[in-house]
Amino acid sequence: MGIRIYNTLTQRKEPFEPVNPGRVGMYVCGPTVYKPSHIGHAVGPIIFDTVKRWLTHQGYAVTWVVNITDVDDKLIVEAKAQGCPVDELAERVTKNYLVALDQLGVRGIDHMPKASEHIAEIIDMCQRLIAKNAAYVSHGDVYFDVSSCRDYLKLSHRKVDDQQAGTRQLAGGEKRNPGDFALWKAAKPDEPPEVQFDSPWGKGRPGWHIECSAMSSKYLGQPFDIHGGGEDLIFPHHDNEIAQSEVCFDRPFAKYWMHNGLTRFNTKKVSKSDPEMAKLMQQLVLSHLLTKYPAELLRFVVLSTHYRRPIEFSDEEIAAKKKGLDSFYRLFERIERVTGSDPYAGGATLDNLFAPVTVRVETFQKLIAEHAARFAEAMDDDFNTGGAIGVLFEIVPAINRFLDEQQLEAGGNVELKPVAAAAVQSLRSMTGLLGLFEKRPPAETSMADTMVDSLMDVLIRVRAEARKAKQYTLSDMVRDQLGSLGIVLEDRPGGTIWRRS
RNA sequence: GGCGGCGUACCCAAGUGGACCAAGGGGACGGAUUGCAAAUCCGUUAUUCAUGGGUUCGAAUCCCAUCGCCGCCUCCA
Repeated sequence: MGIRIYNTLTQRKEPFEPVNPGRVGMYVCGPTVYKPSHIGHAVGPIIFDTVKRWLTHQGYAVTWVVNITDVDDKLIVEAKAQGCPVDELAERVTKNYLVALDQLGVRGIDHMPKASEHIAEIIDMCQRLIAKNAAYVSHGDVYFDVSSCRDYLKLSHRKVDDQQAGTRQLAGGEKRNPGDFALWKAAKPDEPPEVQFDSPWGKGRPGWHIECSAMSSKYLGQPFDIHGGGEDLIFPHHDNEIAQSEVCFDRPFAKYWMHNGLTRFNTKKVSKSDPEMAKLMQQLVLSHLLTKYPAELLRFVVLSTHYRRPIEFSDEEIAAKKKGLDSFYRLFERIERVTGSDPYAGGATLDNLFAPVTVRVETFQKLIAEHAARFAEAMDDDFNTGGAIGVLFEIVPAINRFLDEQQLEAGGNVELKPVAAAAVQSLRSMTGLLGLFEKRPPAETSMADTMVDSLMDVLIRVRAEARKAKQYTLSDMVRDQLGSLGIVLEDRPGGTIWRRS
């Protein structure tokens, strides 16, 4: 049926047809790097990373751009407070952000352009707009004249007149219309030299909005296919991007506008500038969360809900999601132990399933294939990762059931082991499209040394002897005491295994 | 005030006109399995989708109204 995407511009789901057949250009608004990034900044990249994975899987060659806004009022203020240069602050925050994204499995970003490195392109756009009479210079500032754009605010579906009067008169009387926004801001005397760039209008720096227009058109051309970001950016940021870009180049800007729901905490939007949220913010800083929870769990939490819905981010919710995730890890552990195949090995494809079919396993294989189809259906439907994960949760018991029924763990039907292994490979090929279970999870503690393993072997062997002699008081004591140390024993058909709880 | 969205079981959540009189996860309860556990499997947990009207042969899904919550209109992923 093909991919369908909800387009904010048209307010409905549309069949996805790229501007250029077979190729997709995708631009997502990245952070302004002035303070440590929080969980909300990771949501977009995780979602669009998954979008790219799915588009790629469906045969498109995707180019994905995420910008870094490293010149901005807030950076200047923050750098001053910290007593360091603006570029140093930006670099530090950016670096931490990239480390976090990497841990979260965001790998698909092709370009991460910085505003400070695209001043020439920005100035060029300003000049074009001035030449077209769509922008004007005022005291060293350059403003976009919103009246030059007939369908201004078409993305947010507002009317210029409906905007509350007077709220945007901060810049004083230098604007022709209160709604006009800055393309270029003249430098103020006390601003550090690293944010003072030469321009035809004197020293200054870019306004907000313009860098996204300049950089997206540079890396993706115009029009390009998908423009994404948090839904709080629809107005004014994305409306303004559209206005300046379309007036500048006389052609459509972006075809599909995708907006992700905002992360919430205690039902409130997660926001650095909200004073009430400020106290809680350190709990929601990415680097902190990543010490508290496995990155894979955070990614899983984000993808468990459809991207347009807000996510309530709480310890309770994460703990519940973790239990679900664990059932996957246990299945993988089990399949590895029983079949000897590595579930985390790459190169898995659904085709593995259609290896030698016997009547006995045909139903099972068909079942997996049907689930794979449902998974694809969900992903095609506006990247419904929540629904897709629901399908994965049905596959796990199906494989466990097969293992149980065919008594594979107890050593029966050895010839069916490859079938079970292939089913897990199939499952893994689906989770891989969500960026999940791509590699073996790191050991839960740093003490994963061989000594612990050896000691556990000794304890398990001693306990086995006790059980053989039916000395259950003793064997249960070993198990209980290990339990209080956070170690769980499982007596399996093939012997006892242990894991940390 | 304007614009946008949301309200599905105890909690999270998919489904947005019939093929589903509602997936899936967590929790709870019962069963199988086990020496007992753990893990795994099976089953139960919404005659109903905020409320009230309407459209339709048919609605959780469309329309209107009401209530509640959230986002944007200032910086924000």
